[in-house]
Amino acid sequence: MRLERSLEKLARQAIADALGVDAPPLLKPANPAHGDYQVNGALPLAKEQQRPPRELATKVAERLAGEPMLAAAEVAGAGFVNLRLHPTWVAEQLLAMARDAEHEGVPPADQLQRVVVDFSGPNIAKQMHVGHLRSTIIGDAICRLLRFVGHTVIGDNHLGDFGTQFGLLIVGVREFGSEAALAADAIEELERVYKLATAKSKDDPSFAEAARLELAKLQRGDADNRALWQRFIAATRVELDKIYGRLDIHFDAWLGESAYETLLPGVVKELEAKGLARQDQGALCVFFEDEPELGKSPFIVQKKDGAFLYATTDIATVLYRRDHFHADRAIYVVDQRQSLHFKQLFSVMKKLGVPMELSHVGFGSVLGKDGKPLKTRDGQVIRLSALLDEAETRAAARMREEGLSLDETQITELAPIVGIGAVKYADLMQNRLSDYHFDWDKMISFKGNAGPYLQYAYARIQAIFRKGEIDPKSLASTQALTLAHDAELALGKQLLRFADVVHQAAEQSAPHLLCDHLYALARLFSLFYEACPVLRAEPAERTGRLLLCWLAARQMRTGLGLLGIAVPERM
RNA sequence: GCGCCCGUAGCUCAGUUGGAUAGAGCGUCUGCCUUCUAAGCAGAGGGUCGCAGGUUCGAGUCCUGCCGGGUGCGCCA
Repeated sequence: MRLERSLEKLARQAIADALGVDAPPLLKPANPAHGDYQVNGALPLAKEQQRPPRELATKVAERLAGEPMLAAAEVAGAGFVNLRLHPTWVAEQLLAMARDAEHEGVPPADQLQRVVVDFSGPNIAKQMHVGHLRSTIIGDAICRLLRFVGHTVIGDNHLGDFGTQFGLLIVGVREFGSEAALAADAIEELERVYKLATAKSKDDPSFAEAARLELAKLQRGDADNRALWQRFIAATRVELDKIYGRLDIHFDAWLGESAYETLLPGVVKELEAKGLARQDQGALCVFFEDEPELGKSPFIVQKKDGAFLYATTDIATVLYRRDHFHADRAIYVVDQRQSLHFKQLFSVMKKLGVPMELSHVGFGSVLGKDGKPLKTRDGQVIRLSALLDEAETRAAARMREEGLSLDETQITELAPIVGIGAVKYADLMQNRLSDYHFDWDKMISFKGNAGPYLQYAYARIQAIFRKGEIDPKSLASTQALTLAHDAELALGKQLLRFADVVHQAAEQSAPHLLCDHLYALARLFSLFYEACPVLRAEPAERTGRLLLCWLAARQMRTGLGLLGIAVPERM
């Protein structure tokens, strides 16, 4: 049940009945000091109806009084109508939520779509590094959110597997490569070779030319080059699978740039045929004269030497997603700095008459404590595998330090859940557009608004069930619930907001909204935990409190699950 | 030069698309474990929302202009 929708409908009807107009109720969650929600719709009507705003608000409030959902509807301030949910109604909704094992009270979206989510996108023959962190984590969360509200999601890993670097790699391997090193640690070796090859190509034009020729051969399907390239891919894939396994991230498709290679000439032909692209300084370009916000720079789809670019591939990719996946929408989880590229791409697709909804879900950079892009001490890019190792090591160290009743076996089991959960939560908790200051000390301090705090809230609840020898599943059929204590009511109301928050987060590709909700839930649970004994409560109260515990735990597990974060049974 | 983004507490960030007295976390200070996990809870302190105008019942939020920072812009992806 989407609480805000129900209230909005109610308020709209009240305005229509009381004031005779169909006007937006302007419902907002209220400052808790004032109420649960507020209806502000009377304010803008005052001028129109030439009446004092408080008079109009009073009429609306009178209409709302006595609604079973509400305990109070009161006029305040300039003409706000403050609503307070009725505890009995809240309890009824919670009982219904308890019975909904599959969706936990979250209804599906109104319009179900087929959505391709393009995220992560690492390069072949290279290690994944911090630069891939945000796209990978945010993209995965978006997939999970969209799926949960009923969309059909195709998570697609658009690998960088066909760029100009492969010419260099091919000549490089032949010139500098060691078969033994390639067998032992392929990516290590390929990165070494790539560095040497780039350096050499800079001061040896014939080497650079050779690389260009090998790339051309590869793209024509030359058997030797193709085989070598396949090896690069296979070796990289092994490493990628390890990382994604640790992150618990899975893709529905692995369609790299190479998948679209054969489509590129057709794309260029179509652009020319429709008069969208023209030659300029030897290259084939699309211009956007009528769209000043796209700047004066062209979208280059073919170089003067005839080669295609990522712009060309991206156009082909959209067409493929339309034709092959029958996608209604594509979401690109890519660094915000590429926004111009996507604006241009989307404009081209519009000009081509492709009706798909295209969204660039951008995000800010990962910065170090110094405010500059995150690097190792000696200025190297940080590998994702090393970053995840460190997260686990630090989490384990912190757990030992804390002196909890955990033995080494348990700490070893918990370290990945807690460490990687902390990394993911830290990334997801802020508005994705702002730059993200990566700070181990903060992340692993485990205080306040951090992943482990939420996991801890969950583990505490599980401890109650263990201690009381209660099977949580038996609570789903609880018949009665009274929310007599303030802390119970506050917790109950928070639980009911879940559907609103999940839908908002999914619609806006904004996982941080869900983080906020879960943090507030954990806080309210802690409050309840302090104020309301559960196992020691009187039988009448005990059942209801157990139900609240169970609902809170389940929502925490599901909510964190939507963020790709696991929960521990104890910690 | 042109475009986009940002500027909110000492630090890191929210701010539900224009609603009431701008909120969290960290850090600082003060309390709370013989009671379901203290990785917790309660309380205190901390603000010219970069600056100046404008729009209106109402502006951190919208418009204009400055100041300061970031980022992108023809043959890489």
